[in-house]
Amino acid sequence: MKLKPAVELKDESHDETRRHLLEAAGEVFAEGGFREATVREICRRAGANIAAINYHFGDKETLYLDVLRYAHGKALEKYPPLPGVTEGAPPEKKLRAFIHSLLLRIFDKGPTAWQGKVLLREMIEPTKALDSLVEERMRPMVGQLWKIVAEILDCPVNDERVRLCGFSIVSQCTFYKHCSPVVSRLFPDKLPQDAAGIGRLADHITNFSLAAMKHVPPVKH
Amino acid sequence: MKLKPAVELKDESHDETRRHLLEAAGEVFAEGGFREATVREICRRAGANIAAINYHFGDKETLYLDVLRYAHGKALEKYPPLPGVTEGAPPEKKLRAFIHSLLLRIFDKGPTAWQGKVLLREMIEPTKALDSLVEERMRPMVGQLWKIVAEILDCPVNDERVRLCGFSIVSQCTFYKHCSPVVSRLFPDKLPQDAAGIGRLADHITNFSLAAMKHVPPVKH
DNA sequence: TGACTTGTCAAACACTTGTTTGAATTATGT
DNA sequence: ACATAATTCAAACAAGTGTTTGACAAGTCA
Repeated sequence: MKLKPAVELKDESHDETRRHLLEAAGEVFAEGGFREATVREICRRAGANIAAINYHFGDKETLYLDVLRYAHGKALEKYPPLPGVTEGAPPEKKLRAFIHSLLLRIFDKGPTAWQGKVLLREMIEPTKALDSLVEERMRPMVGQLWKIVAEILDCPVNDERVRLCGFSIVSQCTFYKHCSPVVSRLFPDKLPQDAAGIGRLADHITNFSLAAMKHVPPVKH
Repeated sequence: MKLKPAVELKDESHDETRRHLLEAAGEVFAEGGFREATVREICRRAGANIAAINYHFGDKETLYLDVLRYAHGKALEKYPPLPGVTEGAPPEKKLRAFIHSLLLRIFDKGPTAWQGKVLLREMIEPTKALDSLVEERMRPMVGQLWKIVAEILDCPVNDERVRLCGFSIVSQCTFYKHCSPVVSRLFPDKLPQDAAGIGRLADHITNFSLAAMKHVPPVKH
């Protein structure tokens, strides 16, 4: 008998239970968070035995960390940071593409939508998994945005205005995700429902931010 | 023996246990959410017996609802929506005051800071308590902001641009609360630390938003 | 074939949870 | 002072939790 599985599996395709557990755990963790999620519910949805989690992952906490890494990889392959924009394009076009891509990620429905919820939970209860997530996934993305903003502001990327304006741009996108319960209660039918609505929202945020950056006075220290 | 206390207490000051429970429960709920919070921990911090919650509130869920109402009242009395701004002041001044007040609420430290965390948890796990919170506390506040924005845009308050720009403004403020784990990891020393930093951030958001609203093109439907 | 590993299963274990109980204590009103 | 209500307390309860166990089946390689 063995308590921990081999660190590397010879044939990944044969290990379906593990993948089922990751997918099911992602859903359950997204719905209720780490504490509220029960191994019994996860195993039930995965069609696995109660002991499957302890066998494949050791314990519930290790499963959660693996779920975050799994979601990280899945999200990256589904949403490339800057899709289909040439290097020499004008920064305004790049900004529009960046914002639109970010909004699409936020309003993504379907089987992988739980990834966003798990990430949102990390905002109020950060675990050690957030550290690598920030470094590997978010820092490169804000780096791209910084370059675009610096180009528009016509100043070096390490200027404080770049950071402030960058946050102002990202915040307008994430708002609709982080505050959707409030937004939907304030205006039940005003959350973008389809691709067209997302496009209009991307247009507003782009226009709003471009107008701001081209007329905002320099900050004083 | 009696299971439920009188609906109205003759002398509120004599009932300290109830208040201690509300304060302690607020902290514990803020730290771990509803599920993770245990009545034993709440009672321990309140210096009360295990059975105190069931005696004073009936059950754990009723206690949570009462905690939210309690926090709601406390926050309103500590942070009036538009402090010290005369009715006839220019809309730019009102906007600056509104943003600064919102930021002060967000970055509030001290014994009442747990209120914001509980509210943030409602964003990802809305309970029935959020409904009344949105209606009683948030809708009036956004109403004030709408009027200011409409004045700046010089258009009726029910214009779609008012709603979009209003969200753009609020989002920039709430961002630093909702994404503080990410922001602090990306730039460890860039979160505003003191009143001066909050003031500078309020200046940026105000300038950014004013510049945007005065130069943003009208949206097309 | 036969020892050996890998994976699954139902059952049980040890522990924590929210809640209830009934007695003990304190406050209140006449 | 007395009787009654209000409140607190330690102990126990029933239900649910993550985890462990040991048996069992299926594959692997000598």
